[in-house]
Amino acid sequence: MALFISTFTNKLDKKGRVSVPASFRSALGDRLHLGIVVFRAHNHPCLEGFEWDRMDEISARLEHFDLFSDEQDDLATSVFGESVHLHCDGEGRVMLPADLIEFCALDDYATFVGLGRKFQIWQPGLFEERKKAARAQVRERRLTIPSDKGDKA
Amino acid sequence: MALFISTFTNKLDKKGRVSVPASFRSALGDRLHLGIVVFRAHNHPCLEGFEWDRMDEISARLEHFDLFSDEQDDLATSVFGESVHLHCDGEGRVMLPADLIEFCALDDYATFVGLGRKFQIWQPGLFEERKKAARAQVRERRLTIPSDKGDKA
DNA sequence: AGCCAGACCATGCTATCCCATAAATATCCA
DNA sequence: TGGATATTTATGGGATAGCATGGTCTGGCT
Repeated sequence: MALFISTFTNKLDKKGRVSVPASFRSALGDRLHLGIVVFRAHNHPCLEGFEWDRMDEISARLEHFDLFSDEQDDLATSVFGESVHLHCDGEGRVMLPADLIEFCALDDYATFVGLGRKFQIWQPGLFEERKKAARAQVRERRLTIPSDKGDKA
Repeated sequence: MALFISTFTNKLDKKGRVSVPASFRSALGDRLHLGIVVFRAHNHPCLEGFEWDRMDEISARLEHFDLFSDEQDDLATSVFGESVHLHCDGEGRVMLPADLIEFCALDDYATFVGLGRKFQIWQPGLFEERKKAARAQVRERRLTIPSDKGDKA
């Protein structure tokens, strides 16, 4: 298993610690010790989370823009510049920095949302709305899972 | 055999466990140990179930969207965020989370309905009505199964 | 000294493992 | 063919390990 799946809501203690869902930790496998990367989402009041290895890939994707282009600069700045590298403690928790907690308006609980190869962290109430909105979008715009036709190998 | 067919009604014990029908388990073959994925159906008060492999497939297809695109986020939230990964114990049972049990109004029994490559889990009484409705639809609208002509390999 | 992050220890809950039983089905042998 | 014996399946329950959570302690940094 290598995907982040399901949603889990865990407690955020006074020190700013939350348990990373056990299934997320096992999805990371032996790469768990490398830690995870989180940063502010661009389109939502939530955090985006990736496994550490994935940053290489994101970096590579940025190369598709011209060097010194505004797009690359903007994306790189808001992704890499704002990223935080978090490590799990012995009990499988990470400590969320105060400014990130504030950004997504977390209070007592944090909801981890598995999105396949990435995950998000939401304030539970806000995520409920987000879930409805996402569902509505899928229905209204008739979004479907693309076939594998255009796949490169 | 690789398809889920027939319907089976098994007991849901107080711990929330239910036996996966033996024929479903053998349909999974050696992929049984990977577990199954279930999520709330969109059009019915029931759960939809797939073998785990389908998730890898969906994940790969989602990679065709840009990272952080609305399309990818909406789809991933609706599909991955709402999915639950279950695995069988030594006796061939799975544990259904309480919120899913509530969603499809299960009480003492759960009905597994084979639908080919997927299956559904219903509250027995509700499924009886659903069965009548489906039959009526097929008859009234003279629904038929399309040929394979237009298939892409 | 004072603060904070990280390491370490403790606890309650529950999911999971394992064993036992019973019914249904299959197998075998006379 | 009939009947007795395995095997599989569904189910129940107790024991255990894992997980989420809270707290304390310590060392480093300011």
